Amino acid sequence: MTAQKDPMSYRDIKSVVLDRLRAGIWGPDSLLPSESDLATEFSSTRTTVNRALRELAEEGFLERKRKAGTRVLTAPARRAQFAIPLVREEVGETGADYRYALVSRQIETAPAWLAARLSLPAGQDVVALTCMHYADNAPFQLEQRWIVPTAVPEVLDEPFDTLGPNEWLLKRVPFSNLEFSVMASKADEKLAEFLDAPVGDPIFTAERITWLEGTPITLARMYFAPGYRMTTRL
Amino acid sequence: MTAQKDPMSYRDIKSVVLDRLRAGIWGPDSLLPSESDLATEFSSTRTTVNRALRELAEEGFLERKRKAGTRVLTAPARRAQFAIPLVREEVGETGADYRYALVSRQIETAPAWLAARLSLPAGQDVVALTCMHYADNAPFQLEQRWIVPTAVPEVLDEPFDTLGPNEWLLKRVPFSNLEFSVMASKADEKLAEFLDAPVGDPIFTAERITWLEGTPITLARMYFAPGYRMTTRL
DNA sequence: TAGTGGTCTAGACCACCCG
DNA sequence: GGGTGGTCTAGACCACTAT
Repeated sequence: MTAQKDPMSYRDIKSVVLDRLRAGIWGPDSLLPSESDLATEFSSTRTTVNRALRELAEEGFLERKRKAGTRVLTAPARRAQFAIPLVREEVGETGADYRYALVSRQIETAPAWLAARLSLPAGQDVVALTCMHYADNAPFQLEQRWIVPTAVPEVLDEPFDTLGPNEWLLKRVPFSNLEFSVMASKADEKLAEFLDAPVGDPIFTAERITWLEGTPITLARMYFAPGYRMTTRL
Repeated sequence: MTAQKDPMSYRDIKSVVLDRLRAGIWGPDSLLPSESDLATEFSSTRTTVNRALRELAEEGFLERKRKAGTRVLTAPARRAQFAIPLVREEVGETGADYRYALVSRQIETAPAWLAARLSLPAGQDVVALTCMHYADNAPFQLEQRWIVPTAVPEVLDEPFDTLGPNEWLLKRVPFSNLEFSVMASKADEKLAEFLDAPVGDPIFTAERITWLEGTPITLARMYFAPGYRMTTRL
């Protein structure tokens, strides 16, 4: 019935397998045929079947173990994937005009919480920035950022008056490791003023810590204007 | 200098390429050698190089086009990947005891915003649930959920008094499409009471809409207790 | 139109790990 | 011990698209 004569691509195989999962032909926790068997059924090769199953496993549907075989996950371990775009691009995609503004820039001793968070030595100086990002001149995001000058010495000479720190840093340390978190925080007076929101309003917040080869570079907190949400479809 | 004699695995190649990106040997916006050339340099085959570069592109470092070649992205389009776990597992991983409780269950006409959101016909009945998830008996998450009975008729007979709707649904429609959003919302009196938070506190909120083959199944809003954050490392 | 990546084949060796 | 997936090879054809 479901036999296929012509060779199938790994995409075809993925979609057939997904269909069978949805239809319950291969129910939760059951074992799929081996790659070789599937290759035969699909008039394909093991390499092709392997790619299909590997991707389905990466996407959270299957679990694969040598010798044990390929098993259907009972609770598909779905993953939400969100892009971490540049603010400029994020604003640009909505068709709005992007504008950047520096609010403040100073050199200060790293506050204790920051030093602890980034494993900085006590008394370490950092460059502290506050910036605003606007979409069509409406507040879009307030950015608070601390940069460690021992990691990026040029930061001491950079005024950040026309280029945001994120884009500036990307030019110097484009391929870093990072930790990215999202949370909800509360608008204090400063946030309320800059984001044009009532004091006490919930503010969607992202925090990003960047390292290069184990050396902490920067911590950024991004506070979004009311109504912002991060969405993904899968 | 950097010549390799023994054949390298696709992992080795990935890490060498990443090193060169970090070192700026292949700077932003520059063109990498073709797959065949790299295969020669690495004493490997094009298939293996292809897998390495393909994965690096998926991870957001490179951009690949036929004929145009492989280009280094100026601003690496990093992606944050968050797991969407079952509450039970999320709580369990912290070592805490998980407990589920049904707060309310009723059948009601879909409110207008929900009907619009899920493209339901006017006057459609839905099952409306409110549930609590506890970690070591402390509030962890309040879940508000609406299920469309025309899509899952058995829902009308399910009391949901011992098993949460998410796990219940997973057994029936495990392989669905979904839209997942996160945002910040504000604790009203009900939320404050159940999550043991002050009224007006910012509440990290996730919303999940599920379809099966284009048919809307359910919408869920998950309100997390204060202090919750979603984190990922890359 | 020529060069690049996208994909498939047919075969091989190996690491892992269940029974 | 033996079967499974993980990976690599060497070669091929094709689709796309920059020039």
